[in-house]
Amino acid sequence: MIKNSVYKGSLSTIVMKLLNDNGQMYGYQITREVEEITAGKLKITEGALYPVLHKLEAQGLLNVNMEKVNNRPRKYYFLTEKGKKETVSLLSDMRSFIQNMEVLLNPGISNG
Amino acid sequence: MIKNSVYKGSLSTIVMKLLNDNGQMYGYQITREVEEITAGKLKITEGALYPVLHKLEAQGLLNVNMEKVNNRPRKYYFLTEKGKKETVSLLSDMRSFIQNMEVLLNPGISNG
DNA sequence: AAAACATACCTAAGAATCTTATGTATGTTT
DNA sequence: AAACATACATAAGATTCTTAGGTATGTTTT
Repeated sequence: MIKNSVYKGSLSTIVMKLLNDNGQMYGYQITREVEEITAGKLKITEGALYPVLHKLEAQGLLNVNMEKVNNRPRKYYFLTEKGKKETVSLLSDMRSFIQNMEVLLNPGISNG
Repeated sequence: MIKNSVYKGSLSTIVMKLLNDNGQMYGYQITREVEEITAGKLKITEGALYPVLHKLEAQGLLNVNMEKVNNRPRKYYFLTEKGKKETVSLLSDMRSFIQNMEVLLNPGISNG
């Protein structure tokens, strides 16, 4: 994902947050959505995304809803109850990380 | 580094920013400093830090100044000119990443 | 003075995450 | 017909981190 990797490890969080907001999405849609939301600055590669989706499903955080649109299969993913709880936790972790980075990047400034 | 890893890939940036602000630091000091600045929330492990310091040195981004204090050796690291330029770039990338994450985490809110 | 803790360096195996490259298949546009 | 877009997928390799050690000296506690 993302050209210039300062940021490994945030892909699962991004995916789950999107599913949390949109109900259900399919893989290709996620790649388009992230690119659109960030004005092309973040690019998720499919080679990173699909394995993550499979992993999250294996962990019981996502479920799949298979559909056929225009004679092509689509796999809609959505959060399980366990996945919703995990999303809350991951978002909390991400906000903590960002706050910590703000403190490190802006020392001496009241970060609050 | 950091217990709860949403965030791989930011260790080099953190290290170089600290060296940029403090002139020179030694490894153990960096682990203490990060823990102090973030009130114990970010913990850099030595198993992660030392290989990074060696890698940055090999890339010509850091130089070393060996000293002996209390009969123990200390390796003070400091940024080269190349390292200073790279730090500017890494900090820019990190700020972009944080901004992009803000947009993703807070959709529909004017992030500016 | 022995034990425990802190300082200060280091490496190596393995796990986790991503990049790059590639593959399949269908539909749409040039 | 060729190129592009949609939609899925995997696999080799690179990078980054965790975990678990190891060495050595100085300081504090028992």
